[in-house]
Amino acid sequence: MTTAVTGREAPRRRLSAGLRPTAKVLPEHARAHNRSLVLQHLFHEGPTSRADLARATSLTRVTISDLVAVLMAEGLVEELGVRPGQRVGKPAMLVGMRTSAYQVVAVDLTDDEVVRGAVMTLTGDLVLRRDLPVDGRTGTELVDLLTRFCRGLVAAASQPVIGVGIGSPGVVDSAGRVVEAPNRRWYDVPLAETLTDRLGLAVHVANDANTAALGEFTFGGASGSGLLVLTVGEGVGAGIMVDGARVRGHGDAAGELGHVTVVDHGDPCACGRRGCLETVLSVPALRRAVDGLDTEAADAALASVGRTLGVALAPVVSALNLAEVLISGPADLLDGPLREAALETVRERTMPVIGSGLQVRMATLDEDVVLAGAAVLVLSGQLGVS
Amino acid sequence: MTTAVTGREAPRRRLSAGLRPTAKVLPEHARAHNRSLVLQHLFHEGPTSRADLARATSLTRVTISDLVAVLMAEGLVEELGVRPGQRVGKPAMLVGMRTSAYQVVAVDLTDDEVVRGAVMTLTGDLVLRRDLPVDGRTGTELVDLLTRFCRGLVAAASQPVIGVGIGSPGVVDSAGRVVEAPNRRWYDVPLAETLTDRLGLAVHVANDANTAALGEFTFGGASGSGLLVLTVGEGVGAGIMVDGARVRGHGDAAGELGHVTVVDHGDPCACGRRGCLETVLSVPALRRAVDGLDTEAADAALASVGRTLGVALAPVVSALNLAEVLISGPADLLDGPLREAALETVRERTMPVIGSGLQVRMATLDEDVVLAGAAVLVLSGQLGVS
DNA sequence: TTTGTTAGTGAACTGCCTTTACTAAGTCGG
DNA sequence: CCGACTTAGTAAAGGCAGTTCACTAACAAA
Repeated sequence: MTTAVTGREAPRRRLSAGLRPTAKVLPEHARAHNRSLVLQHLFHEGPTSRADLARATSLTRVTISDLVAVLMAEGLVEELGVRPGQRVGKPAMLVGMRTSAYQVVAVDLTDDEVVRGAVMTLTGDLVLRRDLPVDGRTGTELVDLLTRFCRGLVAAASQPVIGVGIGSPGVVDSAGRVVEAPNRRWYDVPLAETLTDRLGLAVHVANDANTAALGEFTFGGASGSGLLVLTVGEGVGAGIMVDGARVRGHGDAAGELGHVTVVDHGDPCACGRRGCLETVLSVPALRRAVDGLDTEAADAALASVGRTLGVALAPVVSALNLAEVLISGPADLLDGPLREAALETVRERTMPVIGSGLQVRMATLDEDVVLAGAAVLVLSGQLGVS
Repeated sequence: MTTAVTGREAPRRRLSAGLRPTAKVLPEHARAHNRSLVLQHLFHEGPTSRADLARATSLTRVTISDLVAVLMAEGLVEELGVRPGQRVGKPAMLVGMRTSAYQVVAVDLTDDEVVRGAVMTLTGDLVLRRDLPVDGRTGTELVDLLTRFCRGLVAAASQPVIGVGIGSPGVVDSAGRVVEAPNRRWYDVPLAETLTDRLGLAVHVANDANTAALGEFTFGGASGSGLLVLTVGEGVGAGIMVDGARVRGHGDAAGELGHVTVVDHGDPCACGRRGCLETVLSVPALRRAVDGLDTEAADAALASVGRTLGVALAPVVSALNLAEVLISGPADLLDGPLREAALETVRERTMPVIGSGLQVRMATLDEDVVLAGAAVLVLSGQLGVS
């Protein structure tokens, strides 16, 4: 049964077309990583003693002391007094993030007509919120408007701002360049770079649905090992996190679920095709569908949309073995028969291993998801925390 | 338009349920990373001078010289004489991987009745191939059989073996534990650990479809930024790579596309439900579907299955913004009307941004995909090369 | 032959984490 | 009440990994 192989042309290395973007790692990068580890722990677990930090990160107490000293010098961390409670040994001094010492600016560009912004603390708590009508501005004008808006928010912050996070519709690459956002007339706009220059602050830009997923992951307690956030508004978008990382996709366009055909020979869609998910699941479409119906009929109509959604989600849930699907949008339309029918349909159409563990629930952060996610963009980019 | 927010309960940190598995990084890990960087370059680009390695990795020539010295001492790398051709300056000494100095053992457990194995060089070239009938063995007996089989392959290798890679059906976690593989009667079997102990060699185990994806990515020249490999045999499986990484999923069950419902009220499936993709796309199902038909009718039947596949793929392709879908299996059934109909259907049902760049082609490595991928498991696990 | 260019190495230095050894400050048990 | 134990935190020295700087080696071109 053994075959000696001679002369057979075996799989030959062929240069893989894509990028293999591995970069060198220096000791100082290790340092940055470990520093983030400490901040990450303090962020999620709250005040902790140096010794406990050492145990949690498996670094030594010496190293932790050193890192904490640096973080304290930067004003990011402070001592909070000894840990209460009686135990043996020297009492532990708690250290915690100075969450109120710095702030972040978050901006949500999802809405066509209003730019929504906020100043937030490092824990994602809102300090102030500000909206600005777009008045039809697009392209360069909109960038200028956005610049002024951000300047205003930075000025309004009561503490030093460590960065600006922006959730934008459209395709956004990893450098924060908006590859295309038709409604804004943005094509290849280096938004992050431009604003970073103009504001003199770190600016992070990502797709709005992706940003929402990040927000739910960090603040909504969602499972990062397999999470899809479906944003339902004027349109339908999705952001996906798998194995703890945002899914970007080949052309940074991952999450474009709104324009998948779900109804054969369905209604025409703004994109020029027919029967897209958006034609049945967007808020306007749903309002139209239930308009004038009594409760029972409306519920049936919503359940029908839910089943359609379930059919489209089933292959995705199955392929990615998702743990959770979160729906973000008006609860009166989404959080009832629609959501339940979607879950049921996905369960029916997938293996028990896949479907039984799945949750389909409403996003917990509601209208602030994108703002929260935008804040996480900054926390993650500047502090390595998420 | 500014709102001061007081007392509003803002998004509050909630411990994210999942794992946040970030581990500390030490300088020596940086070293290991940079070492892999060198091997990676030599693996993909072939013999290279130290100076060019320095430029490619952006490490200094000093560091590269040091790393190369270590790798040479380990016998992984060798000097290959000066680079031919006239140029100014001191002639460069080429160094290359000693690809024939070590070998790897690869095993493919996809088939229910035959264990397929091979000894391969570090570049994935086949040295010898060996098959062994399973004779109905399952559970512990199968593990024992597999142990003997691997021992035999290791003994048959003509060079020292750096590790064993195994592609297994079923759900396999990141530690190489087979969570469940019903046909093998394996439930929670720590396959990698057991074999590592018994063989005294590094053993890496992963799901077979995932392994196939890895093989295509490394040896097939597929785009790692968005790749789905569909393996069509007795059953249907899928392996996905996004943003350069394998997708594992919440319960390590990513890629379970075979049991997504694609035909309402369809034929009963072995899994107990109806209309699963496997009921129309598996090799037996396809053979049945075209049996006795003339060419034209057979083509029509295959195209119909292709359209069904396209409908199921469209949401996945769209959600992940995939660049390529590779189909692995019998070309006479798959590489014709079926494949073309699938591509066309996905294009019809997704946005141009998503569909126009998509390729749907046959896997280039054919029946050896899983073996090649198993080799990559070892290369990647032991040398950091993929 | 001289000049300039490129490849490779040796020495000194810096950054980062570790081990080891110490001090500080409490509880516990006789 | 006091020594034994336990835990928190720091100081000093050592090892490892990368860098810069300075050098030698080996060629082409002028």
